[in-house]
Amino acid sequence: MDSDVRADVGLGRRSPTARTRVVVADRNVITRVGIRSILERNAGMAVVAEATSYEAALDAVDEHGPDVLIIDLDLGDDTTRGLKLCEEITDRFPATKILVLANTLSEMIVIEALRRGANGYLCKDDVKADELGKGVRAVQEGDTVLGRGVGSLIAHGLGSTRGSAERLTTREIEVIKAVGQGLSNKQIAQELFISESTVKFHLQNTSKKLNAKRRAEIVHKATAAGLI
Amino acid sequence: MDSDVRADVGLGRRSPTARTRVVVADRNVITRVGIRSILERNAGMAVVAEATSYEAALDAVDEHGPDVLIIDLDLGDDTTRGLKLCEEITDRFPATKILVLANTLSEMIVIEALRRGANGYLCKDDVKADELGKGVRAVQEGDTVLGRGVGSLIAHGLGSTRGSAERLTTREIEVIKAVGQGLSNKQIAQELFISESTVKFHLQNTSKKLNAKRRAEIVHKATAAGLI
DNA sequence: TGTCTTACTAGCCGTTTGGATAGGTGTCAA
DNA sequence: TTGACACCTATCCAAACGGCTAGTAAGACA
Repeated sequence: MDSDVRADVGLGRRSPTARTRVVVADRNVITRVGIRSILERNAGMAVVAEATSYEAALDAVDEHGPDVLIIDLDLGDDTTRGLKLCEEITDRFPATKILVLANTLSEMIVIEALRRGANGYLCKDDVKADELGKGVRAVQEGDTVLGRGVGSLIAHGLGSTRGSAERLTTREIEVIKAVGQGLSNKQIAQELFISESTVKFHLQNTSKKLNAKRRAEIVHKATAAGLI
Repeated sequence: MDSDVRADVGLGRRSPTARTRVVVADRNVITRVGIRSILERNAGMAVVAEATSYEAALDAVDEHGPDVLIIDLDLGDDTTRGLKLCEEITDRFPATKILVLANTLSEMIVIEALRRGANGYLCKDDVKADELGKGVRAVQEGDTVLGRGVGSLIAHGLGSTRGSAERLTTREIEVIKAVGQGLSNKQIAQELFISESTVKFHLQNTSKKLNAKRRAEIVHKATAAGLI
């Protein structure tokens, strides 16, 4: 295993002072190198540290006090810890702005991330090289940055009186995970020490929240959103 | 929009002759830059073209005749076209080796890719920086490269007498997609102009192939595998 | 203190599903 | 021609699911 945090290896310094200092948190080397390369070559910024876990990201921000933290919410098993991290960074290091760089585009997650202090949300597959630097610069200056599609997505979500944008409770996510593993309500009930009726109830709520008609659709949406 | 194909912009040439020439096909700029950066800086290879679509990848291979094509199967809406592309490249340009660099790790897709001519299969989230260069070199020299986890995955799959490694038919995928949209068997039957019994039949087959107990699990596995 | 809201729990009843089995067609290659 | 394969249809019955209604516990707020 690589170590979780690695310090700046000093690739091509250009402007000596007042450079935007960035920490990148992503488990994927290729992405880290790509971001570093784009920001350092084209945008004249400095990637001062990289992290591949939530803890490491927190440590890195603590140690380097960067202007911007670029984070992929998908660092561990579930997205919830990434969201938690946004909260924590905002709380403990308010000077560091957070730019989420996500793999998936899910209304629910975008809204959660913004609610918990993220200053921007870009989708990896959609960003162009120059947009990354611009996005970092913009969040650094206090703007909120939403990538192509992200803005309209949440506008749409907020427009609809209710439904899709609501967050799932931990219990609901547990139930959905179990459903995705092919367990029956009875089995889920046993696993979670609740009655079968309760399992059904949770599923009904999630289908409303996710605007899904059946459990299979719930699982599909939750999987696509990276929740399970 | 960027153009689909862009020629080598000549970043840092080092060894003048006999360098491994690579074409990268991935819709994600960050990944492309990351791969280019890793291969050119650390492995002394040349990325001679980038592509962001299947057609462009084919064109680029035709035009540049690279030693290795690095491809993300997830270039378009579904993975099937990426698999088709492996077949086509192997067929028309046998001198170009194919290294699949995937987001997801699915037994079925790994096996399909190898069956259709891919020479290696690495998982983006698992590769370390040096492994990428080594992998490219290895496939170029005729080896088959399977990333961490990939090998054991398919070994496991081949070990089990039957089941998981079988490929889904187009009809089966259509049915699964519909299930993932929350349709009932009856609705699916109407949509596909077949009887409800047939829908159930297809689902029974897919659950055997995917080794899933219920439709929700089928959808989960198929979604996670990028099939729907 | 009373009222609201939210998460969680539960039972009832009709519909949908899954599993096992047993067939039918058309196509393609050995 | 004979398989092999994808695709289609059907029936039976137990099990699972979805929709509805309703109660409890905890926290927020006026």
